Amino acid sequence: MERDIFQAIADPTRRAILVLIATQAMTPNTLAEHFDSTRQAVSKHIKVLTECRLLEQQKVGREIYYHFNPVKMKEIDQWLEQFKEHWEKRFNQLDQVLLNLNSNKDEK
Amino acid sequence: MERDIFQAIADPTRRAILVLIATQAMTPNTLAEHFDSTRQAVSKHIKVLTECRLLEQQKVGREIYYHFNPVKMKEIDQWLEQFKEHWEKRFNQLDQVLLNLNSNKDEK
DNA sequence: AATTTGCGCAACCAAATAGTTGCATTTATA
DNA sequence: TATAAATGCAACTATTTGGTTGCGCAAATT
Repeated sequence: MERDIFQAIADPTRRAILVLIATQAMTPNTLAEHFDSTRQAVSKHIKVLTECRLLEQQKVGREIYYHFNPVKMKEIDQWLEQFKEHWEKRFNQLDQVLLNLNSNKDEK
Repeated sequence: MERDIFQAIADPTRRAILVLIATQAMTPNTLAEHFDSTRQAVSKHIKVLTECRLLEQQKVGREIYYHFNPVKMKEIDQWLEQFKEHWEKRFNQLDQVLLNLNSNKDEK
């Protein structure tokens, strides 16, 4: 099943998983040790993340290492692109306000 | 209730709402005209987006205009920051591969 | 060969969620 | 003032989701 990447990062546990795996590929068991929930619960999250290709499997013997796929994560960034101009504009406006405050102070 | 912004953008309808309102502030009724679902359904989505401060209200008579709050959206971008280096690294690696392919071609 | 280990899958359950309908409130209009 | 319009809120329902337990399979270990 093809999953929605936005739905995938909606869960805080899954976001934590991504942060962990981004720094180092991990097996489900190792990963589960970092959380309070059971291995199967973590495994389910891994499944969701794999189904939207944020994670990729690498089988090594009976272990499965999950790797982070940054290219997929980039899709979020690409979606954000359209809003970027908005917050940059606002930042510049704030900048202008601060500038005005300063010049007013100088005038006194 | 304070809402999780990641959970807020998980829903495709809410993402569409954000795109629309980002270009122009809108009332719930006007907004609902852009979707198949009922006004109340859209209104619920607006509520979620407002609760996590992605939208802000501006009351004008009996109408309520909802504005986009880019500063809040920036939080997503800040979270993505930590992964940015990963996809940039991969991009550079791909770049290197293409360079090598080229130099190999030249050597022949 | 028997046992242990790592893992995925299916069934089940409780909580959350998206959607609907109905109603109350406030503001504008006839 | 009576009515219509814009909106939020509450109750209810169907679906989704996060979690658990139990099972089966394949690879490693004894």
